[in-house]
Amino acid sequence: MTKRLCLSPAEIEQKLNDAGVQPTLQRIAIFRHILCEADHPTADQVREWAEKNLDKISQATVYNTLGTLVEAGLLQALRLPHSDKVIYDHNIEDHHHFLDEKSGRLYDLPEEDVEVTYKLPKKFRAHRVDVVVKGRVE
Amino acid sequence: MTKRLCLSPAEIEQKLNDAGVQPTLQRIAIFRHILCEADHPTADQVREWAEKNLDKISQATVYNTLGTLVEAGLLQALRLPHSDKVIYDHNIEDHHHFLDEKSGRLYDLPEEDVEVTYKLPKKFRAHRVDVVVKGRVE
DNA sequence: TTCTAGAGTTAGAATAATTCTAAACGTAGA
DNA sequence: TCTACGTTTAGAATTATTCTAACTCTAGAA
Repeated sequence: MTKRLCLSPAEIEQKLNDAGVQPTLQRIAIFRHILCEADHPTADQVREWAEKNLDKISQATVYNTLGTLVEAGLLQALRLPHSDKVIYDHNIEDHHHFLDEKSGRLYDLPEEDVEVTYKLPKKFRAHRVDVVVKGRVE
Repeated sequence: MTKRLCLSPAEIEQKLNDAGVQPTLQRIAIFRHILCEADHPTADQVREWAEKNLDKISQATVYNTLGTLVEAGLLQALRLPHSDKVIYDHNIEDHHHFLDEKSGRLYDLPEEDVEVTYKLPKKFRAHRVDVVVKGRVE
């Protein structure tokens, strides 16, 4: 269900360039990690991974990089009710989420599997809907 | 659209008692403020109000009180994508939200005005759905 | 009414997530 | 190569929230 987009560093570099982001080593590595390996990581989980796998990277760079990638539209930043941490999602298509309340783990739900209809007061103009289904995975 | 439940301190006290929460002056005042006056306030906004309107109240009491009220089921704590602050909602019925992305202001959407249907993977059992419609109020 | 235990409140310190700052570094283009 | 500017860095600062330990209040017992 969760799409895994495993790309080579060269392809990642391409993506960064296309998005107008200078492809530095740190950005390539972090972006690749989130695309290929991580599952809805927090900034701190990315930092942990980066400290193990890249030589010498500062916390600020991790935050800067994540912020840059989100601004460039390459990642989505999510904030969910169960945690005060921002979660980064490599799935930038419109989609929704399922939160396993037991494990705290987040799963993507494809846009087409969720249908929402709503009635808004006059003058309210919607441009996006986010759905979080909460429950358990057995 | 937003329900305003304006109750007297005595009625508030009753509600606290019913919920098994000892109705102290601070709790009555804060709960009443949120029920009657505040609109989806943050802890900090409640603290600001409390410092002006109650004599001598500590920040810790504001947080404790809000936590107690949420635990007792008298308030709902919300966390939304646009802010890192917890928002307190006196509407404890199932309902959804509309976020005005310009002002950051939150509006309640009655449960019956939003309909969600979804298809989950096997073994996923839902027990609640939260919808946030984002857009503008003209 | 007084006493007491437990709950509530307090100031201030502590924690956790994130952002800022200013200096040092790297890199693409002149 | 040189320069300018964007990137990274360490560490400090900020912000939201929680913890701690002492103090206070209050409901019920005596």
